[in-house]
Amino acid sequence: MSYKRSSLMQERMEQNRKAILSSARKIISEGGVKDAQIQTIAEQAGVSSGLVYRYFENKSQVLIEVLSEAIHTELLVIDSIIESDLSAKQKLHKAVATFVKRALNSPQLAYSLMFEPVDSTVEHERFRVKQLIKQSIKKIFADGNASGEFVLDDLNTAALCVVGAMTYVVVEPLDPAQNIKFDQQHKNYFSRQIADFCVDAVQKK
Amino acid sequence: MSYKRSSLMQERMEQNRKAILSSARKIISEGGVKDAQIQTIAEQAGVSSGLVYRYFENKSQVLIEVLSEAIHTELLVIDSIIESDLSAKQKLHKAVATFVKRALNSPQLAYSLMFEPVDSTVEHERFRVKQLIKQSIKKIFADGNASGEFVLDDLNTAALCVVGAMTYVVVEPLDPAQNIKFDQQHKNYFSRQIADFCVDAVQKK
Amino acid sequence: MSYKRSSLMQERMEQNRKAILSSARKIISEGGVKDAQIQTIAEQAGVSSGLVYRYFENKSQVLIEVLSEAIHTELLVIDSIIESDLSAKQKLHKAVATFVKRALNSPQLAYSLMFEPVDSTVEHERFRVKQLIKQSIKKIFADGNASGEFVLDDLNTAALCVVGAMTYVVVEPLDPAQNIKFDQQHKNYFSRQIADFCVDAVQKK
Amino acid sequence: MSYKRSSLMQERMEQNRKAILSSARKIISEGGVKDAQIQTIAEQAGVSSGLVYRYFENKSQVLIEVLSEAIHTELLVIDSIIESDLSAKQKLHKAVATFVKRALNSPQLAYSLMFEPVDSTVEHERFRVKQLIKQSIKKIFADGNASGEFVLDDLNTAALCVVGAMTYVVVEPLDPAQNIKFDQQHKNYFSRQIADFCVDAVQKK
DNA sequence: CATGAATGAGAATTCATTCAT
DNA sequence: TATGAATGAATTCTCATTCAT
Repeated sequence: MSYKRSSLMQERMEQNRKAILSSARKIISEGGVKDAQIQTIAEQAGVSSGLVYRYFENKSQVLIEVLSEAIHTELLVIDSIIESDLSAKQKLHKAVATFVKRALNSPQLAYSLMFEPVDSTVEHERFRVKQLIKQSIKKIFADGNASGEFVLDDLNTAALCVVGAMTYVVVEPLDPAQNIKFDQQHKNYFSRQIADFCVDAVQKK
Repeated sequence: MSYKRSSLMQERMEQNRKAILSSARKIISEGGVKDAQIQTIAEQAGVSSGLVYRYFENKSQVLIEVLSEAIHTELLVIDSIIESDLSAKQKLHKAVATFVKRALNSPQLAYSLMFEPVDSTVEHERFRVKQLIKQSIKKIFADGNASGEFVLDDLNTAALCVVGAMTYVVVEPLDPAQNIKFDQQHKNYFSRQIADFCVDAVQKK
Repeated sequence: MSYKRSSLMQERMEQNRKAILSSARKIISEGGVKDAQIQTIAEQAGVSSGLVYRYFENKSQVLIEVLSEAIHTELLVIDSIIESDLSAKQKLHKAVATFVKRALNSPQLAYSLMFEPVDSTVEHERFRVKQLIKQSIKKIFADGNASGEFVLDDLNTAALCVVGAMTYVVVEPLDPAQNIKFDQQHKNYFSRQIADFCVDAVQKK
Repeated sequence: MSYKRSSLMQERMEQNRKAILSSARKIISEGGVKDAQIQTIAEQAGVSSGLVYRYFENKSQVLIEVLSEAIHTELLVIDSIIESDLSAKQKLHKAVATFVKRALNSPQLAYSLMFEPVDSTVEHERFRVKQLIKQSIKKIFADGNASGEFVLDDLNTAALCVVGAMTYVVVEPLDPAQNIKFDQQHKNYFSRQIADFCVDAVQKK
């Protein structure tokens, strides 16, 4: 009857919204975007499929939010590394290693984040946030150049290579035929290797 | 007396087959696997949809052939570089630069080749050929280790990084909104940068 | 507060389900399983084709339900005769006569029930229920043997013959060109004849 | 060049025709009408699919000819029994037993002959030839009535029952789940049982 | 006459989105 | 606001039949 949204209701809406996103994220983590049907998402979120359309314009908007949110999380992690006291070289190493280690725990999501094709609306937004990761890496490079640790000419391309390497290495083991399970120790070793590779590629010799 | 498959007919069939594959390749190049419907492929090839099934078991087989063929072409290029007289370092540089330069001419196809999800039959075959590219890079590394140019511990991971870098750099500019067109000169510059990155990452310091 | 499946909606759903089954039954009765396409069934039921899949797993399930339901109805009729106070001979007579009389009112359905080929899922279920009819006849035979009315050696084969006779006689007049219409009187006469035949075949002489 | 069909050519045509029919019969025997595609028939007959349309108006005509021919063969067998010196009772017994025994050797064909639905053209013709079998049985009944062996009122209905029994018993074991294999001895026993049933049903008591 | 490549009308099924309740 | 039943466009694959060679 009341036209004002009671704070109770606002809270409930907030919960629904989160439940939907969280459900979508879970489904994508497990089976990729292809498994993320509105019906399935709603079911797992404990709401009706129709309700999804009250919180999101359409399916693409749900995906956009999930993907951006997830990349943003990674971004925060990387940025906190950038803010730290380490040397540029150490920052790069840690950023790459951390990204890889984290991604290995949810490779399907990582794949969907970076590569799985979606309609162009989603694609566009995703591109935007992927750029942010690249920017963070560039930031590290700029610092390193300034401190004399690196002598990089084309920061952008170098950053692209790093992002490419650190994402692909996670995605490649996704082959259904292999279905490799890394133990924690191997994840550590593996992520260090990638980080070494990236650092070697850019440091002053 | 015999009307069996005149060479004229054989030729026409060959043409049809090629037309179908070529049509599929074109469509994938432009809009990705998601746009490659049998109907569309057939139309653009100038044949009926039913005819596609005379040449290919099912849709997956069409895709498999397009994708593998394309990757194999790249493979041949890389392998011819490996067979050459260059030093390992030079080989790596040329292989990466060539791959990138070529891929920039058909980035959407490159994307589909490397990342776009497809049904598991296709996925499986694609994985196989993607591995071959990695193997070729590993081969260069092994040579370089032998000659003392490189001192690589984990050839496989390093190769993964290189493949990741060289494929991602092509895919990333794929922002549908930007639709960047590199001119030839920029392509050259760009691909050289990537190659430098990769060589620097692995060479002995 | 809860909008969950109001009883009104429940009722409507029940109606839809029935409408679909009833539409399918009607179509099969008129043209056999071969005419029962999802599209046609849905149209005649006044719903969309997609809705059919909300109520039934797939087309086979629709057919299974129609066919089993119809056979089960016959089964109930026969079984109620078996439960009655009649002598075995009278039971057999009545069971056969009743089956034939009823089937003559929907011969195409009877045909589809008994003979029209369907995919193996349907086939399997149908076989099961056809067996039940045979079992009911066998039951009568066992009773008759016990009471000394019959002296049957191989109950199963005899039951097969009875089922064969009583189903075939209905199916045979199905000549599409003739499209014979029996009047009620003739149906009575005809079904009595079949029943006589079956009783004569098995009773002690 | 010659407008007269050389006898050589006539012979070849005859051979092709026979090959097509024979191939169709084989396929139907093995998998039923549903497996009898023009392509498959032609292939197995060693001719092109197009050629089938030179000998037959359309697919239905091929089926019609196969089915009629097969039923006619059975008819000849039954008629030779009718022509023999046996008593009516013996004739009936032998006719039924023979039919069942023969059909058990090719149950899928028997099924297709008697029941598998086909388009209405085929249906119509098939009806016609199935009637002929019934007529033959009626003929035996007429003889038996004349000789006093039987006292049948409605020959037609009785014949229907016999045809129904003797066809159904063959068809029923076709259940793919059972896939019963009768040995020769069991076939003999089984067919005798059916024949006994039919004789008992009609003989004077 | 003989071939078999080519056609294209179907038919089953899926799923984002809408809307009456 | 919340529900979930209902819609229907879209897509793959099949197979009788035709027709250029």
